[in-house]
Amino acid sequence: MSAPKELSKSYEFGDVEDKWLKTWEEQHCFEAAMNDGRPSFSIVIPPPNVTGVLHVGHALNNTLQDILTRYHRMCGDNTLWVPGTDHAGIATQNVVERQLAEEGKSRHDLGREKFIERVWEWRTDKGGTIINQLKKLGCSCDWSRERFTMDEGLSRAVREVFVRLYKEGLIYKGDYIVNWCPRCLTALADDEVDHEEHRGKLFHLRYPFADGSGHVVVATTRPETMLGDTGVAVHPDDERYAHLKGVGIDLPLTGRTIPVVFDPFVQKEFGTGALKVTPSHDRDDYEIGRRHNLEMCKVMDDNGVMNDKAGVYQGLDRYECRKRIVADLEAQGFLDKIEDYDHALGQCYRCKTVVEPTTSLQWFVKVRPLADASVEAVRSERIKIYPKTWYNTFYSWMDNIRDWCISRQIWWGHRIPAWTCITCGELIVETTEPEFCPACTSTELVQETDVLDTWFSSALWPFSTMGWPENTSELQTFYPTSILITSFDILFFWVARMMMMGIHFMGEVPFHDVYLHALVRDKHGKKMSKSTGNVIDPLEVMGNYGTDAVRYTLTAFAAQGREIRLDEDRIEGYRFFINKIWNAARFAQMHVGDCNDEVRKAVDTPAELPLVHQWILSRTARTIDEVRTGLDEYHFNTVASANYQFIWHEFCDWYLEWIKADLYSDDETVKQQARGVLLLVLETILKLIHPLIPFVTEEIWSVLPGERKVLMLEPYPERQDGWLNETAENQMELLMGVITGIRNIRAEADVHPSQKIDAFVTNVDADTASLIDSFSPAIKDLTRLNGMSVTDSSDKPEDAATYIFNDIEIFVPLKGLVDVDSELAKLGRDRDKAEASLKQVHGKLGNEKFMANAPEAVVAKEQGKKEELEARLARIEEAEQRLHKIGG
RNA sequence: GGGCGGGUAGCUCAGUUGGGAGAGCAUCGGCCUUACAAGCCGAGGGUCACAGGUUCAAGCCCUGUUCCGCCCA
Repeated sequence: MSAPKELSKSYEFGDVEDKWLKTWEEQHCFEAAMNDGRPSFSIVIPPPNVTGVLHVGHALNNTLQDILTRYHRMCGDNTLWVPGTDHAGIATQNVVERQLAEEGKSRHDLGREKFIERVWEWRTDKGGTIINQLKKLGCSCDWSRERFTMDEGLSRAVREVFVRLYKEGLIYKGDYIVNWCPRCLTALADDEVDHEEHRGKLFHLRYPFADGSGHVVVATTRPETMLGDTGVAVHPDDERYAHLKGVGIDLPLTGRTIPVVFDPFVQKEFGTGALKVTPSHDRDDYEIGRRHNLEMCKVMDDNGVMNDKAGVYQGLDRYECRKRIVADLEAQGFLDKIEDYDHALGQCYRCKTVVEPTTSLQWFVKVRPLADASVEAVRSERIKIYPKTWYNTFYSWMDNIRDWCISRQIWWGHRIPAWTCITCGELIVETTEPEFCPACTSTELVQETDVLDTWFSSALWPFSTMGWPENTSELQTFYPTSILITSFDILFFWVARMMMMGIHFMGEVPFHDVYLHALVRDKHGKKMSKSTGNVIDPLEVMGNYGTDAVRYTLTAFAAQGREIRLDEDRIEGYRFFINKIWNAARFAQMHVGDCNDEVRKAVDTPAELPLVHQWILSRTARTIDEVRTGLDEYHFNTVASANYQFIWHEFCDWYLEWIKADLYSDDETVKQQARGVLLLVLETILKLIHPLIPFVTEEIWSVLPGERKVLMLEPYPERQDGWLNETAENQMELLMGVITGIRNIRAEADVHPSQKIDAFVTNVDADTASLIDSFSPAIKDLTRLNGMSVTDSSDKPEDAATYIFNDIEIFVPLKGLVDVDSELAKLGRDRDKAEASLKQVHGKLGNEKFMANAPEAVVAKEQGKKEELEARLARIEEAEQRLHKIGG
């Protein structure tokens, strides 16, 4: 047998992380298994933008996915985590355009084809960044199945879906109002627009009646749109304006006369109750215009510059035009007043340019039927959302959903598979390019220039990544996926759309569970942003504290339904925890490093083991339960704290200290038992916590005795009911209480650790007495006592420091060392607490209604409490009297 | 204006059918005790936002008030 391996004095995470990443990959540990008869567990990664770099939100999101993936893989499930990236149409195009701009070129200089080539080049060069960063985070994705939304397979799925939806009448082309970004020169979906509160102005304009009888005042935040007004709307019940029926309005600056229409949409109370209507530049106005057949008058071009319909204002930028319009209105007496006004301004989510609502010929998905099916799936709990507070938001959004504008006027993306026949105008929608027009057989066909919204392809992600439209074995094994983990802010962008597409095309929901985690903020609750300078870069902190520490911190913070305030000090704290595990393992290894399998036999019969081993096994069993339950219910923070609490404060603080004597014992049996249990508990801990901190656990595992394969493929700890032992836990609790009492006395009385003293315990029943007696060696060991004994309550020395634990009294004779005043103060505090509790208990037990209504167990508990408190008070009073004797 | 979430120790947060208020960090005191000073031991600290209500019993359930955050219009 070779010499036992040793762990280095301190944990050097850098080398260890690199080593295991390499090993896992070489041994194909992450690749999905598809074994018959095993349950399946699958996740698809929320594909990060191919332009992206890892931020702390990704780190959180992917740590949680990795924890579940590793957990289920260790449980023996067929486990698949599909990784990949998203082609991020607008964002990626912007990046490459910026690159071109540095060379003094625009995409138009290159032309569409060359430009696309250029984007692919960029993708090959730089696009893998975030994937490598995810690997560094330890993500156990099946990298052999990495996907990209522009891959041929996924593109085929996109075309297939588009064509089918079109043929089912769920995709249509129409002139409709959309959110237009004048910088990106493309339409945006409703949810690609960010609304931000903005300090603006509300302009009140006077619109004269055509019959010269007066004027009406209308208010707007965008006065330049008045050039496109084609009506004024008032509420039909508004008596102030009833006389306007049939009267026109002379629209200032234009020489046009526009009608007054009566529409219940108008709020009578808001402003003057009159609303200028610009159907081409406002969504609500568009609807009003349609109801009343108002003209459409579009006064701006795609760049946000006024067009020929704007008359003398043609050629002005919209903001320049606004100034001019306001000045001219004022000069001509049409400006009533200007007010300060805070309102939400729609901005492009990519470039922050203020979005201009405008009409445009676009492609839309008719979402109502798809949305209804999704809502039904959620209502019937075929999809569950965690935390459940999101249900309401989900329903209300789905209820108000509008048709989804899917065309984008950019080049990078899936080009819409539709062709128009130049000869006869026929529109042809097919998955592959048609050779001739089916209507007139002409071969002169032109393809749509628009591409599809990126979310259109990501909506298919759960099945397109698994080979759809082929019916692959991946789909059969792993679809529907088990859970989707993502940030709540893309619940609608993405999650809802995956539901729609999954249900429609697969006939089955895309995932059973949705877990929405919070945004990561800084420690003051502010959003992290580069401009504020409060960004925590995950790669940087991984470099400073180790990847495991970062993962653990994020996990510990991941309580459901809360924002996450990340504080770098916490990362440091968990790094100390990693180090603690390392050192505990190092200590254990010194004693078990040369063990063979024989040593494990001790654990086969827990009943024969000494108390401390029974106790740690029982505690381990409870921790296994708590951790597994936490994982099954997605209470990640519980998983982290249960492990932390158990490993540090039970395993390290008590168990390891307690068994040191056994490990050095001359009694071979005692020694073997200690080694056997120690090794087993350590192994169990490593497995339990491995999904959270894969690197350090794998490293420790690799040095433990015996032939070892990688830890990440070991079976996850199962329930161990045979280890549960309530008696052992109670007895240990008592012994630990006694030990704490003695330590307290030493600390309070300032007795130096090296000073050996004697301690006594009194007022215990026979069982407790023999328990304490038989463990006096351990107690002495852990408290550095000279002597330790149970005595009769009658022979108590007067000048002794005292500690009351439950109804047990512990005292340490300290000739001349007892500080009577501080002892009395301490006892006084004890007494106050006990008396307060006792009063409460008496209140309850004296209450007839309590006795009549409370469950028996609760009453019995209160009874027990009463007896314990009374005994405790008696001990306290005795101690006080004794002290008074020496004191006075 | 509508909806949702939150207010628990100095800080960051747990607290799952209502039944003796917890953790980490920070603080204070003492220790280099041979795995770990990135550590060990001990201690202090809370009218669970406020006001009512239901209940034998409320951090938890109900109503109102207030402050903060987010989403939608």
